[in-house]
Order: sequence, then C-alpha cells, then structure tokens
Amino acid sequence: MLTKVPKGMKDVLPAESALWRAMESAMRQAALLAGYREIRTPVLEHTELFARAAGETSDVVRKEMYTFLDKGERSVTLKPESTAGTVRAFLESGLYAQALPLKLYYLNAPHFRYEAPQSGRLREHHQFGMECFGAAQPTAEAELIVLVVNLLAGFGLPNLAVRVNSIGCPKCRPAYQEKFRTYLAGKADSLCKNCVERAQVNPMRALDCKEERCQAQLADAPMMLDCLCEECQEHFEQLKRLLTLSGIRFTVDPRIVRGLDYYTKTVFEVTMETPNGVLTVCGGGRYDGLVEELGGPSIPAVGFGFGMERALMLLEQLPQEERRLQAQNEFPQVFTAFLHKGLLTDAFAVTENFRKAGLRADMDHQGRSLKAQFKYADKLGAPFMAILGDEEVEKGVVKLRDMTTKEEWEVALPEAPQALQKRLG
RNA sequence: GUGGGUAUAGUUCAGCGGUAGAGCGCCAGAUUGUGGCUCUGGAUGUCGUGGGUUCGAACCCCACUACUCACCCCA
Repeated sequence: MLTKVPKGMKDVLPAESALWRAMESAMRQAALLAGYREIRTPVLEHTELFARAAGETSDVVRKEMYTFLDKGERSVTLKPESTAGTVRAFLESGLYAQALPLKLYYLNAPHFRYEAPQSGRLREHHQFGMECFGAAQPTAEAELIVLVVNLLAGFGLPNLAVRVNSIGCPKCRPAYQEKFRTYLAGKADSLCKNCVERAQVNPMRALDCKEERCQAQLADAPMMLDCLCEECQEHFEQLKRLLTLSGIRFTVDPRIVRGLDYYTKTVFEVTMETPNGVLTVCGGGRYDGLVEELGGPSIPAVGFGFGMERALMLLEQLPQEERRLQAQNEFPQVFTAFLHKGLLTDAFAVTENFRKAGLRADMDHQGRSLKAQFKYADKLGAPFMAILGDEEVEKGVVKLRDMTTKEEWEVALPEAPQALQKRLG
C-alpha cells in the first residue's frame, strides 16, 4: 500500500510532463487570443454547491462524488466538475457587476469522480475548461467550439467528431418532458430498470441508455429538437450557421443529453475514435439558468470541460510524425566529466558556469569512473561533453567533445560556455 | 453495482506437478583519460495472501486481496 498510488490516480512522470506543458501552453495561448483569462478555484467546495448545480438526479451527484465531513462537521466535496465552482467564485467576488461578458478559463484543474477506473477514465483527472458569463448570443457557443476544434486539430489529432444538439429552455422543455414521459410510460414493460427510473426523474436521460432493447423502443421517441420554442429554434439555427461559416464539420445529434442538469439550449460534445471505442474529449453547453439558480442575477452563460488526460492519451497513440504538439527537450546540452575525485570542485565550477550561461548542464554525483560518466552522459542524451583532467586544469582549459562527430578541442575555461553556445546554434 | 482477465527479478514476460528462468535495464571487465556496437562476468525473487490436494505445488483446487479491461455513466 505504501508505494501504491490510490486507485484511479496517476502520477505524471518526467517522461510525460513535458508534453503536458506543451499542451498547456497551447491552451493558454488559444484562450488568450479569444479574450479568456485564467481563474483558479479550490479543489474543495461545499457539497451543497454541486448538488444544486449539477442536479440531485445526476449520476455525478448521486454516486460519483468524493464527499466527506471536515473537522468542523461540514460536508465538503472534491470537485467533480468546475462550472459550479466557477459560478460560485463569479458571484462571490462580485465579478458579475463588471462589464460582461466575463470570459474565464481554467487549466490543469483536478477533478474527482468515484467511478471504476478503466482506459481513459480516472478517478482524478484534469480539465481545461472555459466559461463565458453574460453572453446570450450563439456566437459564444460557436467561439468555444471553434476554439476546441482548432486546438485539437493543431495537436495533429484527426477524426474529431463535433456533435451538437439543443435541449430547449424552461419555456419549451417542460411540455416536451411531459410528452416524453407519457411515451415512456407506454413502453415501461420493455425498458431496462434504469430507464423506468429515468422516466420518473429525468426522462431525457433514457436517450443516453446503451441498452439495445431501450434504443429499439426509443427509435421513434419524440425529440426535444422537434419541440423547441421559437427562440430556441432560432438560436440553434444561428449556431449551425456560425459553425458552418467557420468551416467546422459537425453533426446534429438529437440524442445528446449530457449528464448535468444545468444545461439549456445548446449542448455539444467533441469525440474521437480510439482503439477502445469512441471517447468524449470535450463536453459542454449553455447554462442560462445556473447563475440565478445559485443565487445570482439572471445571467446567461456557456462553457465546456476538456479532459486533458484523454487528449494526451489520443496524442500518444498518434504516430510521432503526425503529432504537431512537441515536448520541449530536457536532455543536458553538456555533461562535465572529470578524471578523478580530486577534480570534483573544478568540475562543479565548470558545470555551474555553463548553467549561468543558460545551458542545460549536468555532471556525475556518484563518483563514477570516467568511462561510466561517458556512459551515463550518453544515456541522458548529452550532445557535448566537457572533460577535465589534471592537464586541463593546470592549463586553465577544458576539453570539449562533440559526441556525434567525436571531434575534441580545448577552450580556455571562461570561454567554454560561449564556445558551446556557438556550436549548439 | 455486474461480468471477463491477470498476479513470478528493477521492468516486460516465459515456466504449468520434480533444483526459479530469459530479454531489457543495472554494475564491473575486455579498453587503468573517452560513450553508443560486440563479448565476458556479476547483483537482485516471502513465484500476490491464506488454506487445501499431493511423497513433492510457481504450476492443480478453494477463498481473499490487488490490479486491469468491459458494461453503466462520463472529461
């Protein structure tokens, strides 16, 4: 147990963290260009916040939350999604009183869901997400969808599928839900246990059911998309026009429902083909009622969550030459080797000198033989060696060796960093 | 919650009733001031835990635990 990471958690080791950083900077840049600024909210929120925001009937709230009592007997929860916390901060700080829209993004935010882990699904995962408050127009959705698609395409990821749907608003949805509930009631005998339950609490969820018999029963079910009020209809038409105009290939999927109850009008998903099936990389939508639901003024909003591990997983499956996201090199540019222990301090000084000049430099810390130092440097991938023996120290020089060409030459100690920089270009 | 699979060296795995193995990695030597390739040598194991069958169990049986994959749901 002691040396075992808790179930569903993952370490990001050095071999991978560089790629994470590359992805992060691409995200920051994209967000910046679209006028979004970073917000960081706590991992922990009052349980009540999620219950209220995501909805008591959602699977997330009902069975997937990391909830516990703190020492003050308050029920707190590790955030399973970030929209609720962002809205809370937005309200608490009074940011809503400033010029709207307010555009926020978060990056690398840890999220927790207590589920059975498997490929592409962890108990702790990290999301990049964007939220736009105070934008009622479909340009807000379009902006986000375009941004995500361009981002993923920019990584070199092919075969993205963008699916959009509208699930109506408080004006048109209740009538539809009633219609749908009636429809389900007539089929209750042929539906799975879950769907019978769904019919009561949130009938639209049945559309998401993967059971074949349910899908067969729902083949001619009424769709929200066909029952939208005039306003929702117009909103959706505009969004489609905007996406088409932006050159985004998308499909309308009337069956997208999303697992969180706060969505209104637009919902969307970006999915990708993987060896293990289709994975959702990004999911989001409009939540015009949530800010008010959480005690604020009536402010429309749109947002999405983007699973960073999932995107990284897909990227790692991509052949190296198709990847357009490249991790920064981390190997030392020069490795200082020294002949014997008596030259330890000289070697240390030389190494530090390289570092002062902004070069990635390293040396042995194990008392290895010269030969072993070369071997080690080779493993690290250092393209140059700086070699110190008694002769060199006496003459005040260091011998530089190009590991590829095996060429060696001597340079005066103080000039070594410059000489190397020249060679490295 | 339901159903598969797996558990042996640092790591990937082979062995499937009779002395615990290989590749990779690690260390050293061949080459006492020079890496990659090659060759030689070396170190490292409660064979997941507990019980049972047997003269004898890493191997067969049972239970447990952990991991993993899939379903549901999701990022």
